[in-house]
Amino acid sequence: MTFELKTKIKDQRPKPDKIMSIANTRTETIIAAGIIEENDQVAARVEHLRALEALVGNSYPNKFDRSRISDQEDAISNLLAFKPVAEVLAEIKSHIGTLAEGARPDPVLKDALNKKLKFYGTARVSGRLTTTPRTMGKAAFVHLSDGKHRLQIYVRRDDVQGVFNGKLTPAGEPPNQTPAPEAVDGWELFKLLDGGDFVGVEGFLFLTNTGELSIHVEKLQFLSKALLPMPDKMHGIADPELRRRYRYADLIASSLQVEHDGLTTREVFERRARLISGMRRFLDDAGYIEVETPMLSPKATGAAATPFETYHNALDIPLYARIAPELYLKRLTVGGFEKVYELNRNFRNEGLSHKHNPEFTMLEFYCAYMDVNGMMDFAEAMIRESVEKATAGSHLVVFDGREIDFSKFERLSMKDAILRYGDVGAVEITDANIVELFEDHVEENLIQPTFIVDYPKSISPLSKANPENPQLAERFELFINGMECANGFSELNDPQEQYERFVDQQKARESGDHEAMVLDEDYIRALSYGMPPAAGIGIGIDRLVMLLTNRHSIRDVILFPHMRPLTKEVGEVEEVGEV
RNA sequence: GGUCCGAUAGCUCAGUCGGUAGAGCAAAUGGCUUUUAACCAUUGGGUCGAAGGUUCGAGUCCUUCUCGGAUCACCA
Repeated sequence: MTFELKTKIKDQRPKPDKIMSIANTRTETIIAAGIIEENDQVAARVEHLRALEALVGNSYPNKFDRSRISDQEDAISNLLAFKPVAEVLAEIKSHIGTLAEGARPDPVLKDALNKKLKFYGTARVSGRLTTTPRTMGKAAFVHLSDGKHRLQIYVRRDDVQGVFNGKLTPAGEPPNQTPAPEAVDGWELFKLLDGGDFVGVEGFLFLTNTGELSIHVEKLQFLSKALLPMPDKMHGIADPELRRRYRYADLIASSLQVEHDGLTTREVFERRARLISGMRRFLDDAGYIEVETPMLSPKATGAAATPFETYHNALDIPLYARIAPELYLKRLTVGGFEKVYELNRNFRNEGLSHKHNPEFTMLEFYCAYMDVNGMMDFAEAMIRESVEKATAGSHLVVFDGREIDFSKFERLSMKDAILRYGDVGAVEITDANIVELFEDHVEENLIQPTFIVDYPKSISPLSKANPENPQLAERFELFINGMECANGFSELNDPQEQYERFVDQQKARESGDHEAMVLDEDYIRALSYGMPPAAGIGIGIDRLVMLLTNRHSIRDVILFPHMRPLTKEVGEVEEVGEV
């Protein structure tokens, strides 16, 4: 019903073939379809693209050969790190460092360094124009970006030759027989460029009067068009919503060095990548094997959460997006993988918040013959070392103006934590209220990394009991800045007891607790083959990244977080559907 | 789901007590052959998130809705 209405409304949009017939060029097509907006900025860029096609032929050539230094492609970042270039840069930088603000470097030194740069010969680099060219009559400066670093190029009318990209033959038309020019007017080409376009250049390196490394361009080739204007050069994309919706544009602003809370968006995700690779390396080096277990599973279990439900047509069964890989990983310890980990997404169909996204990344790992205490030791070392990898050597991070120290994790029983932090007055701590007291009064006070231990067994259905106090589970959770970042325990491996705990959960489920854990009979069967004593942990990667990047929302550490669609169609349809 | 805040030019924002819609950047045109958020001159650019209401008159006041943010409840 709703579906039909939705289709009807969608049908009212212009049909693609209709759009094609209105539009004259392929560029106007995407404007007519409403995919990119129609305004004076876009119109100017479309005009420039047409003029460029008339000048250089193919406006989207297939490749650009960049010069090679050592064994790497000459990305701008690599060129800047190239030893002779880096030495010249270091020299000019130390010289400029001694100059008064705004003063220019000594021309004699500059000329000497420029002679050194001549030895590099011709450089061929390519990148995106980060800004609109600063044109001064018959010469201009503009920066090229490889996404990470910027390099200035200098274009003079009398020195620049344009490259012809090959003839454009519209589909269905016979090839044009007129001979292609070998070169085109480079200055004409340059004047048609907009901020954001991609070009390849060839020329020689030099230092400008102000001491900035630049390429004096001799050949200029057009590589790709930016039809949409670039983000604001000072503010980037200021609206957090648009930064998340159009992450690609948000990332472009990173090459303009636009920072938010001290880091560019690119740096956030580079740091995230280094944390994850640090964790992988630590686990690989410790003899763990990485595995992938089902994302789609007939049982949504291993955690207390509401799953996403889907359906497999050929099998004719419902499937659930996994809420945790835990029970599969422990099946693998049964199978003989003594050290095993999985670093991947979990899905929970629950509310969104600054620390909850419907899909989130979790690292889970299990180690046979280890108990909860060994796991805390190991996890502490792993997190400390990975954090240092992510932050280039520091175990200190500043979050929200507060310093967090990853060098030492405190361990505190839940009860002691309440006695220390919880201003609970004369309330007696009992098995029934301890968790509530902890969550309400303690969690927000756990700023420095703290393992909380001695959880009630009743809320830990997959955990072994503490041998000294059977009412407690051998379980811990790691809290940092008031956020739960990890959860681990000595894994329950007795199939009989595990079955009974599942049955208890099932009863809780039937009496209304819809998030109580789902019984998994095959898991009980797996345990019946015998599982070694083992400890396991799940670490919330996104939350750790938040702490390392001073981001207050999980959506700022996920490249493409889920957002409501921009179109209003859905809302309109729902209203109609209810009538 | 509850509460609070926000949406104005392509971007960043101002808009006083309800009285003709503003600036900077970006764009277009012209000038300038080592600039640094380049500069100078000229020009164009608006469904004030959407719908309704109050009013002689609404960007501004009221109601509803959409989207987003913050926060509370549940979950990691």
